[in-house]
Amino acid sequence: MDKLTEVLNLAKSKGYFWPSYEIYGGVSGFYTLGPMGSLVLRNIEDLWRSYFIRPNGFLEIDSPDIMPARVLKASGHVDNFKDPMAECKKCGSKYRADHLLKDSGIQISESASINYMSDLLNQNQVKCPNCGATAWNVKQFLNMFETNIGPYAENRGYLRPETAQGIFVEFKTLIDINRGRLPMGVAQIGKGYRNEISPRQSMVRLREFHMMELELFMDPEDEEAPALDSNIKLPLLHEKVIQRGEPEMISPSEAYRSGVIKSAWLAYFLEQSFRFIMALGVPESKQRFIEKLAGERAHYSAQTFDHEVFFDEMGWTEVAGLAYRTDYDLKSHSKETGQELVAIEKKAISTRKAIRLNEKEVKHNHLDGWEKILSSVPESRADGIYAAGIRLSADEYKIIEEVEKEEVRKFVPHVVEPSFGLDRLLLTAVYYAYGKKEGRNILSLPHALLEKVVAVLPLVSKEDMLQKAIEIKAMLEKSGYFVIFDEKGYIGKRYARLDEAGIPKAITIDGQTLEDGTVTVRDRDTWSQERVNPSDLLV
RNA sequence: GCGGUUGUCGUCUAGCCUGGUUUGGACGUCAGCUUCCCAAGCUGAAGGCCGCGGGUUCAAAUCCCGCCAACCGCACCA
Repeated sequence: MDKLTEVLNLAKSKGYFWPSYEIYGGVSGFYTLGPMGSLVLRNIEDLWRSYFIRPNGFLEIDSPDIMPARVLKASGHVDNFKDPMAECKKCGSKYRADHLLKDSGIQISESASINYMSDLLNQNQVKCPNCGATAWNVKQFLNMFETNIGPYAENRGYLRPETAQGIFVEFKTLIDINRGRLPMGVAQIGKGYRNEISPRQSMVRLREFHMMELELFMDPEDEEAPALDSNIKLPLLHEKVIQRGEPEMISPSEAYRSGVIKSAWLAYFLEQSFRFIMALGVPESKQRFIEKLAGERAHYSAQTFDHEVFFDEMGWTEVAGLAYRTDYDLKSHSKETGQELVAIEKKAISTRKAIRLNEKEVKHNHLDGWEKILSSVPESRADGIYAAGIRLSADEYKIIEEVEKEEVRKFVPHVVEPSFGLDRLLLTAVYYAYGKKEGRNILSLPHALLEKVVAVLPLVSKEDMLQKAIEIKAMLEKSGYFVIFDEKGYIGKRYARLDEAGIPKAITIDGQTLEDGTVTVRDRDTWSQERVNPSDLLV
């Protein structure tokens, strides 16, 4: 049995994840997360926040899964997220219509219509590879799940293929909330839906999946990205070295400086992504970034790197896509709605001196005439400042620099997007945590993914020990711990079971606990034990 | 979707080719005994109408067909 199969078996038996609808025979492309899986998933989300949201004061939102057709029409998904399928009228075989034409030596443009392709296939008597017939029916296979919004069929909706569009459509409000400041990062963690033709490889290609996306809006003329690391080396299989197949080890700052990465923010996110995946337990040597070449990029992208992790059984597997989306999305939605989706930059190009009265002082000094003074325009004379013909004392005014003329620059921000497949990350973390020690399975998940998860075990099932254990369990739960309580069977077996489930610490209540109150804490990875006071557990 | 391989308790599997009474085992699970620190020992139990549906046959886990699912290739992966 290969490692991946073992991991998938373990994931199911220990409550991490398994294929959905099994009692109905299963439906491919759907997975259910069990108690451990959903717990770890939440921790992965939090870890991600600590790398991508919190350090930069970004915003996080939660927008609907169902989108009206117009939104996805504007974003280009309705037109791009589908394939022309040619169905043989005789035997029913289905093929990509454009591929059939190309294979027959007929050139067509990217934008060829369905009817046009249908005509071409039939007029040129293109043969069905399966049965040789020449009658075709061309249809679109849309990779989005379709639904209706409300009772009218014409109110078409789609399940979102990415969370990003939910951010773009709210840009106007979001930039307002952010008081116009750029760069602005907006993140969303939620589900995406894609009606894959053939989901594969367990949790790698799903039809319904969790994703974490961040849209970073910035001024392309002045990105204001965080300082890039010049020490860390990223394995970058970029355009120039992709032929040779070996990644170049290059620091983010150097990659940006030399133009290998086209945006400073993109370089920054590659760097963060690298660290984040490492924190999930994947060593540097099992990671790489591969640049998507022009032909294989998404319709919106000017530059894309896939962040890949190596699996023995599946090879290099994409866990994140980092894309420079330029202003494509905002422009598209702007065009469709007529709304102006821009940022405004104001710059003073000239200033002048102006006199500002100190209202408080004036009132205080001129109990009678202050109203006149305040309503007049102050003027500068050779011997001082006058208002309403009265010479003002120094504390009654100040000279300031006032904007005389300012330049207002409206522009559509550019977007850099790191986008992570959460389910894949969960699989990755479990896969890399899986190992054996003395014939036992151990799931050495990073502690960050099991925050405040602990087991409490009475060493033997005696009434007083049990009572004490229940007390300690209650104390931990009060402090927000998720406690696994197991009082049955031989202690070694319980430890083994916990190791396999990935539980980092086990607290054992033994005879000595009843005497002096101390308990032992056993570590999942070292199997070493430490005797501590229960109150020390809470740090 | 195409081609190939596969589908038997939670898991791994025996049985299928060469149809024939209640599908056997191991691990795991559960219960009891035992047990003061690492899958220990003893006793017992539950759990499968053999992926689903149809057909052939006196008789189907076993042969045939369809469907579903998984795995591997191909295509697809915005």
